[in-house]
Amino acid sequence: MTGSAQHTRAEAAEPYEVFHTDCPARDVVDHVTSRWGVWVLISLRNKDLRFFELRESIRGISEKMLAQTLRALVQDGLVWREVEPTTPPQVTYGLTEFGRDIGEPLSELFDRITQRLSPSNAG
Amino acid sequence: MTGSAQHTRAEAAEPYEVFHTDCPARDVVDHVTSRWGVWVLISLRNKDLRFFELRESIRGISEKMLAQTLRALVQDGLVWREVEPTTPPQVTYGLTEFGRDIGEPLSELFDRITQRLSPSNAG
DNA sequence: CAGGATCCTATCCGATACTG
DNA sequence: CAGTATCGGATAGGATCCTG
Repeated sequence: MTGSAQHTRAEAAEPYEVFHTDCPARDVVDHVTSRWGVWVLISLRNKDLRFFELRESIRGISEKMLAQTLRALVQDGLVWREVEPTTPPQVTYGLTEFGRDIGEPLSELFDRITQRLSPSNAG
Repeated sequence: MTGSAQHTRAEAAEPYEVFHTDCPARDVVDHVTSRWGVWVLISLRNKDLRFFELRESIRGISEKMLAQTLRALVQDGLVWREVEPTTPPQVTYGLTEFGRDIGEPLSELFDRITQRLSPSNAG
């Protein structure tokens, strides 16, 4: 195939279309791979956590970004949010089935990177 | 100065330390999950590509960002760069073993997201 | 063709202050 | 505790011009 094909998107012979479209997957991928999305998802893989637990867990994230990241992930259907109208209020977050599905390759990706750098790190 | 003393990072009981450390893996994860890094890596999984082919493939990316992203990935050891001193010059990029290793879970992640959205997308 | 240098805008993100 | 709203600095990223 191929050769000199300048774009002319009509071709679209690629396996994935997300590369040059505004398909909804782009947004999800974007959120999942966002600066904090990765850590939120990996954190929640271990167990459901409350807002402040997440903040402690990821430490370095601000309340603003945590809230913003969570909102995006909830909206994407990767994370669920449960509010208990107690005093003080308790809000717990956890992974949906979709979230766990996504969390696997994400953790795998993460593990492979750390494993690659751990043994021989030193640069 | 960034002396925020709120860090008490000594705890570190979590399974991963990258969450709140400046471990080198953080940088790699950051590059891999960067806005364009994902697409560059996935694009190169199919086959080695030249600069302009990558630009066409990912379309929407600017020369600047492509060059910048590639430089980071090459430096991280995920992508190799081969220059053929012809006229005009040809520069080809491909995945290193590390890159292919990382590409797997990345593609898997990507596939799961698209598969999830494709069948019932619409909403 | 490949990509560096520059300029400029959009966005990210943290700090702060406030609400329920 | 769990957020929201706003401001301002830092950075990402696009457009353009230029070089080998």
